[in-house]
Amino acid sequence: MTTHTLPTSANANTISAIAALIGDPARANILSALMGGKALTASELAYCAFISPQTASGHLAKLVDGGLVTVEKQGRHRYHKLASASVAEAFESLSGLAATGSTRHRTTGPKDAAMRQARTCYDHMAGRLAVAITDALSSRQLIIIEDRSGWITDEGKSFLAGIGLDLDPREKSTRPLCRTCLDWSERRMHLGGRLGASLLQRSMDCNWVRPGKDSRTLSITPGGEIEFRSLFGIPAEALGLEP
Amino acid sequence: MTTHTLPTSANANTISAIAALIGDPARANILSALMGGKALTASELAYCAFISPQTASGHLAKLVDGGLVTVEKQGRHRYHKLASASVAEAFESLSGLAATGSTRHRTTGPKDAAMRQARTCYDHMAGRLAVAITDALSSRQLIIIEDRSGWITDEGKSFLAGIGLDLDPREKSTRPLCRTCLDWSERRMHLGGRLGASLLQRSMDCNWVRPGKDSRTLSITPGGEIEFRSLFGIPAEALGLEP
DNA sequence: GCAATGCTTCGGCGCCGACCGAAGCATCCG
DNA sequence: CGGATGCTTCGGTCGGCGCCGAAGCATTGC
Repeated sequence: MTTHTLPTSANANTISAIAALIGDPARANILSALMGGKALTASELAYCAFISPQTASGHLAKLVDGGLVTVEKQGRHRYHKLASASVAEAFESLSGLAATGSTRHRTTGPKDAAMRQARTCYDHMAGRLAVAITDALSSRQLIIIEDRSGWITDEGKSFLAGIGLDLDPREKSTRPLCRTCLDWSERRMHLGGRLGASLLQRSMDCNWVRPGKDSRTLSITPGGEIEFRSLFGIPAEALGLEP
Repeated sequence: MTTHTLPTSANANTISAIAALIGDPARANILSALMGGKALTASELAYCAFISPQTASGHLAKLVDGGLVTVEKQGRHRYHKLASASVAEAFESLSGLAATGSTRHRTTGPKDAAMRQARTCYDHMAGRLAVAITDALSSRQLIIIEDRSGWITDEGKSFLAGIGLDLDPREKSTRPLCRTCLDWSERRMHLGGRLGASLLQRSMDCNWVRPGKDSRTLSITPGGEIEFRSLFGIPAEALGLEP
């Protein structure tokens, strides 16, 4: 790679290199698909991004080279996933800018509506549902939200254990238990961290939500509607139901 | 602008548009200069980014159009600044990726060293000094850092008032008082929010730090060394002094 | 008024990079 | 061992964008 080095700050250069990676529509689509948290193959990503496999291959090579994506070989498949949670965070913060920054592109489309309702954010939930869950837990004092972080009260711990969440503290604790993440569509906080991750896990295990077609949206199942209402007290409109 | 619209998610498209704005080295340099928090003219930014004024003008038009930068006309000068704190946040999170992501570009240069020592992060301090201040306040229980946010204890309030910080709660309180921000160079938390902003303000007013030439670095004055050591108990090595 | 300064617009050059067709490896299957 | 599948590499085309010189507006100052 012969990036002709301008006499510029080393950092601004690498920042622009990273941003340029995200700055291509095809690669942004790939990353958006990977924001679903799952590891996907090159062909699946090509399909998501509406490009040919060989073009996707080139893009993926660049993303891997740039450290945004990691790849794992398994037989004749190569599974790609986001390199780290901080990549997901940076992508989300750009989403936030995209939502507020330009008033010219108004959000449209049914796909977008589904995304706003519920989606995955790397390994936890985001969208109206996630914000409603956060609000519900917070208003019942099961968790305390303090600006950007939060913690789980004793009542919260037993409540969460009661609905089957595994928050075993012996898990590698480099990651904070309860963290919040700014939701770009709702402009509100939703739960991240280990709590958010295991909440999504449990919701998938219990079939309360199901992954949508574009690998980032989530659809709420009929069973999920019942459980979210009874367990958390989520109002109907936050579940996308007409009143 | 004839961005030929692919049949892609509206969001991924706008995200890539924003990222592409940051993805040009010249524009990244401009944004980096604006991360200093000051409003700068087009010529100054052209100088910072090592480009001609007319090229800078084109870049600035794009940044303004994309909502990352706002411009204010004053006589024959046009002052540009970052559009919001969330733009600064997104830029910082990309900096974080750049610092960890690619192991190929190693950081070098005296300018980079100065940046790591102390710099502005939109409206507050970052770098080794900022992290040391945060640590010092935290270890003396003047502030409590909880994951990503924090609060000021009663002792902290009187201490901060004692060194002349104005944290009047009547100020428009849309902004959190005490927030932390991940430092890309130190990989540690430093103080942001209103506390961070007024700490920087006070440090500038008292001439403890002075803005460097490239508008984002800060240099610690001799008087600053004394005050940081005596007031906060910052160790010498965190001030960039040889032991 | 005229020159000087700050900035933008226009025109044209040059280059990088995204794209796909075709071919080349690697792996799995029967 | 062929043949099929998943993925990558190569080659060539082409559109877009960054860049600067020169000219065009605005504002200030003499």
